[in-house]
Amino acid sequence: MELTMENIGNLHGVPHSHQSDLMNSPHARQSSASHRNLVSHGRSAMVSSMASILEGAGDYRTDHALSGPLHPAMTMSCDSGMSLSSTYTTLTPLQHLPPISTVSEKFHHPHPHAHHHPAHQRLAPGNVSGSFTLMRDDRSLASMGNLYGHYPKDMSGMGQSLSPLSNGLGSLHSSQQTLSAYGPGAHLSNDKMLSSGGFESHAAMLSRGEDHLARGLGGHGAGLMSSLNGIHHHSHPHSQANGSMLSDRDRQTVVGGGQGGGSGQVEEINTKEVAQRITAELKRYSIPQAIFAQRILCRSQGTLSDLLRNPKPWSKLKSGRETFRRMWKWLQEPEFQRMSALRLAGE
DNA sequence: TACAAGTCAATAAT
DNA sequence: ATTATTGACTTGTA
Repeated sequence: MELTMENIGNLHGVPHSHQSDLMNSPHARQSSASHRNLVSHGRSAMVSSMASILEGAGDYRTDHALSGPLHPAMTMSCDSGMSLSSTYTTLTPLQHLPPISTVSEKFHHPHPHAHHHPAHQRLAPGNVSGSFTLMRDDRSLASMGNLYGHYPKDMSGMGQSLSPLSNGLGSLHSSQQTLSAYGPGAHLSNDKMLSSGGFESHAAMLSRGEDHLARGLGGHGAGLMSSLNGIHHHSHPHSQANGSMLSDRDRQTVVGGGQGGGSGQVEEINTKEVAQRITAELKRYSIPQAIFAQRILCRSQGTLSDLLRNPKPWSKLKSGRETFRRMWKWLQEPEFQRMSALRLAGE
């Protein structure tokens, strides 16, 4: 399996992600310096809150070989392109959620292997396989639980869904509602964009291929995450001017055109919606912008802040679309994955 | 060359 | 401690 995934990953991922990255990263001084650090090892420093949590959840377990390998895979977002990596196989594993009892413990996986530094880039491919493993492992789940636990704040709304255990099951059902409820989001964006509400988006994604599994599981793979998102933020009023006014052609272009193929992000993203949702999720989990920006988006805090507050309409974006795609992608992932992405990166 | 788009990093503001 | 602003800089395009 890993092989397959890897291959896939390489194929698709490389192409676009690359290009986008290239465009961005290339700043002479700044980028080079900063980038490197992050990638290579700097992470530990920045992790700060999240890291602590993570660690707290589980200390290092040197022994487990298993866990080690897994994470790394997902980790590499920045340099290597990994757009598709995440997708999904992972879902499957999710399903089996173990027994709750396990949760209490704090085992977790260690990430601490020596591996990373040198190789970050190629990690990407491995992801998939890794993810699998992860999921299966009880510990991993447990750790997640801890994570959440740390952030009680918002839990109220989603409490149940969040918890590792429950989500597997519970989420499925609930998800639907959420969706529908959320659906409204749609009104904002209107039709085609994928925004929060967008199920369609999901469908699209699924269709692409990777996520059949998910579907099988729950009916809508989306459901899982939806629970999270769905919660409440819809606060916005009205103004979604941006979203609505996109030109039509853009979307198409994006989709098909891109790169040929591969992963296909054919999506049109409602940037405003994504920005709002990201903002809400970050708050919910108390994830600082700096962490999210660096780990998930490979951008600086200031950049993220600006994007969140002043999202430009998709039609007006050029290379900046990549950043929104990453955010969107993250939103699509199941919670544990999101968390792991955060923590991994920081590892 | 001039401009626009994106981003970073430093700094200000909460 | 985090988030918001902003000036400088790189790259792609007209």
